[in-house]
Amino acid sequence: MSDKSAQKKKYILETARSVFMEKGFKNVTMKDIVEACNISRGGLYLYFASTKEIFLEVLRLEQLEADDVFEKSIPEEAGPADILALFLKEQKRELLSKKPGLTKASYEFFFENHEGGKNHFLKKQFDSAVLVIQKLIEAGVESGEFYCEDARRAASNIMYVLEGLKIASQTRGISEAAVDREILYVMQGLIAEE
Amino acid sequence: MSDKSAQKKKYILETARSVFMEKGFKNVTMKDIVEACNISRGGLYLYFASTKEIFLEVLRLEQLEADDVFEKSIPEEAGPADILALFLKEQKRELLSKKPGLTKASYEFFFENHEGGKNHFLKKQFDSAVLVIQKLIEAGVESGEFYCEDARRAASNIMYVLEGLKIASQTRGISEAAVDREILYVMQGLIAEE
Amino acid sequence: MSDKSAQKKKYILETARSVFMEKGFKNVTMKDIVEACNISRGGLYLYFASTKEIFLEVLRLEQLEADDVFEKSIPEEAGPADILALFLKEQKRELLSKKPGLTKASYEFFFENHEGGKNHFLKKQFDSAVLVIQKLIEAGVESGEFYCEDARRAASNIMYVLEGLKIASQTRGISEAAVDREILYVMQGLIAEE
Amino acid sequence: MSDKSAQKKKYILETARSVFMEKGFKNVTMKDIVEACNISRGGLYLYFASTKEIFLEVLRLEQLEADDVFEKSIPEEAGPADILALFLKEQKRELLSKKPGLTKASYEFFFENHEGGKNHFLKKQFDSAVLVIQKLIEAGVESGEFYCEDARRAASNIMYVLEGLKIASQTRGISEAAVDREILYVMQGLIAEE
DNA sequence: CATGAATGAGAGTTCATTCAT
DNA sequence: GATGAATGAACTCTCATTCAT
Repeated sequence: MSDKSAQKKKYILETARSVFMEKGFKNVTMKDIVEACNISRGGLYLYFASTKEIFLEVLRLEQLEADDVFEKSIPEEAGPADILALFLKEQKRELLSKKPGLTKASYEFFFENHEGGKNHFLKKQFDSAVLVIQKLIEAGVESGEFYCEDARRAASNIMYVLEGLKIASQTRGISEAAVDREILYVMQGLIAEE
Repeated sequence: MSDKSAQKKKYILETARSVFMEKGFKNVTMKDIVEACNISRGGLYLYFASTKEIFLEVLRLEQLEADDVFEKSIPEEAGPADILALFLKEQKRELLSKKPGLTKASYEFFFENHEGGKNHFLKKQFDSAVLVIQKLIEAGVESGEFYCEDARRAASNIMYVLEGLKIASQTRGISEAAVDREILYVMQGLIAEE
Repeated sequence: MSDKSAQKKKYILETARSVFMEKGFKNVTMKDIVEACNISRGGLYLYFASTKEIFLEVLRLEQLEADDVFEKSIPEEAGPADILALFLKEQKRELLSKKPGLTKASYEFFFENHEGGKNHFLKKQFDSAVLVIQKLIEAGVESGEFYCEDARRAASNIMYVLEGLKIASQTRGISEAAVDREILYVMQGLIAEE
Repeated sequence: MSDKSAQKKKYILETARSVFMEKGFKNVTMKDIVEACNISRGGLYLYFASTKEIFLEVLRLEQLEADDVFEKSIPEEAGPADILALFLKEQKRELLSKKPGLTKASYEFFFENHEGGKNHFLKKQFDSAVLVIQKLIEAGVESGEFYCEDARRAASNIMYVLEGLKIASQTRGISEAAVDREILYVMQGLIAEE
C-alpha cells in the first residue's frame, strides 16, 4: 500500500504545514502534530522521526507548488512594469498579513539548521525570485518602461529590501505606509532616472 | 549590599548575553544560564524570573552601551561618505561574523514577544540607525559628495537592505562578495546619479 | 483498551486511597502516588492531573461502595435499637481505629476546597447518615423502644456528636471510655425519658 | 537585651498568628511569616526553628489570653442559663465567622502532631470549656432553671456537638439555621424535661 | 501498519536552611 | 543580634521516544 502510505504522508505534511504556519517552528512539538492530525503518537513516527524532518518535507512540497502557482496568477497581456507591481503588491499583502505563511517558521528553522547548500530552501526561493524580477526589469528596459543599468543587481536589491521588510514585519511590526514607501522607492529607482 | 547585588546582576546579564549570542533565545533555559554563571538553581531566581526577563534586561544594557560605542569609533576628520562607508563596513563585518551578536536571539525573541511599542528594541535600533544615515547623506549632499533627493527614504532603504542581508546571513548564509555587491549598489545610488 | 485503562485507573485510585489514608491529603504529592503505584512519573499524569483530582475520584469511589457495604452488614431480624447500637458501634470502631479511613484526608482536603454544593462529599455522607438514624429512631418510637419527639433533630444531634468525637479523635486523641460515655449519653436520651 | 528580644518574639508570634488564621497551618511557610513580619529570613531563625515551633508558641499565648478574656465578657448579674446562652451564642458567632480564628490551623496542625499529652492545647481548651459548662449547668439546676441528672456528661455532650458543628462549618459549610437548630436542641435537653 | 500506554529525562519553580558580613 | 544572598533538595509537569499488542 505504498499508495495509501503516500496519501497519509501527504495528509500529515499538509496538516503539519498549517501548524507550522500558526506556531512557527520551535514551538511545534511532535505532540502538536499528532494532535492536529488526529493520529496516534506512534503513527507519526512511522513516517517522520522529528519535527525537523517534517518541516523539511513541508518545505519541499512548498517549493513544488510555488512554481505552479506563480505563473498562473499573471494576467496574459500585462507589461513588465505591471507584473512587477503585481508581484510587489502580492509581497506586500503577505508581508502585512496576519498569516504570514511559513516565513517565521522558516526563519526559526534555518537559524539552527544551516544545512542545505545549493538546495537551501530560502536560497532557492530568493534566487528564483531575483531571477524573475531581473527578467521583468530587462523586459521593462527593452520596452522603455524602465531604466536600469544592471538588472541583476537591481533585482537583488529589491529582494533584499523585501526580505528586510519581511523580518521587520515579523518582529517589530511595520505599517502599511512604511511598506508602501519602500516599494515606491525601489520602483522610482527603476523609473525616475533618465 | 545593593552594590554587590547590582554587581552580580550585571555579571549574570553579561554571562547570559554570551549564552544568548551562542544559542539564540528559544534554546536557552534557566538551567543553561545557571550553569554558565556557575551559580545555584535558586540563585538565579533571586534576580530574574524567566529567560524573557533576562533577555529584556540584556537588550536594555545593549542599548545603553550601543550609544556610547558608536560615537567613539568615528575618526575626527572624516567626510560624510567616509563615515557612511565606515558604518557599512562595520555592518558588513558583523553580518559575516561567526559571532553575530544578539541578532539571531533578538529575532527569535521578537517573533513571539511583540510587545514594546515605541520602545521596541529593534524599532529603536533601526530608527536611530536610519537617522544617523540620513544625517550623513544630508551632510554628503551639502558637501557635494552625494546626490540624493530624499535623504530620509534613502537612509531607510539602506537599512532595509542591511536588514535583509542580516536575515539572509543568519538563515541561508551569504558570501562576502554578495554583501559587497549590495553595499556597492546602494552607495552607487547615492553617488552615480548626477 | 479502555478496559485495561480503566483497570489501571482503578488500581491507581486504590493505591492512592491507601496513601491518602496514611498521610492525609496535603502531605501527599504526585510523586508519592507514583512511587506507591510503582509507575512512571509521566504515567500518572496520563490518568490524573493533580492530587486534588485523584482525591475527588477516590471519594467518588468511596461513595459508591459505601452504599453497598452499609446495607449488607445489617442482620435480617434486628430491631431499630439494635441496628442503631450496631451503627454506633461501627462508628466507634472506626473512630478509635489506627486506620481512620479517609476522615483526616477529607477534612484536610475540604478545608481548602469548599466546592461541591449539594454534592459535597461530606455533606452527602452526613445527610444520608442522619436520614438513616432518623428512620431508625422513628421505627424505634413506633415499636416503643424509643421515646423521641423530633426524630430528625435527634438524629442530627447524634451525628454532630459523632463528628465531634471524630475530630477529637483525629486531633487530640480520645479514649474508648470517653467515646462510650458519649454514645451512652445520646442513647439514654432516646430511651430514658418516658 | 532580653527585653528587646522578648519584644520581638512577641511581635513575631502575633504576626504569625494572623498568618495562621488566614492560611491555616500547612499552607504557611517560614517565608510567609518572614514576609508578614518584614524581618530578614535569617532573623526569624534566630527565634524559631520551624513553623511548628512558632505555631506551638502561638497556641501557648492563645491559652494565656483565653483565660483572661473569657471571664471579662460575662455580665455581672446574669443567671446560669443566660451565661450558657451567651457562651453558645459566642461559639455560634465564631463558628459562622469568615475568620474562624485558629480553629482550622489547629486541626491541621494536630492532625500531624499528636504530641502534647495532658497539655494538649485542644484537650485543655475542650476540658476547661466542659468544666465551665458543667458549673453553669449545676448552678442552673440549683436555681431551678435547668433539669439535668449528670451535668458533667451533659456539658461534655454540648461540647462535642459544638466541635461537630465547628468541623462541619470548616469543611462542608453550615447554615446559621442549622447551628441554631442544634443549639436549641441541646438547650431544650436541659430545660424541657420536667 | 497502527495504536496509545508507558517511560524517563529535563525544565521550571519554590523554600527551608545556612552563613559570611 | 540581624541581614539577606546563596544553596540545593523537592516537586510539578511536559514531551520525545519506545514497544507490546
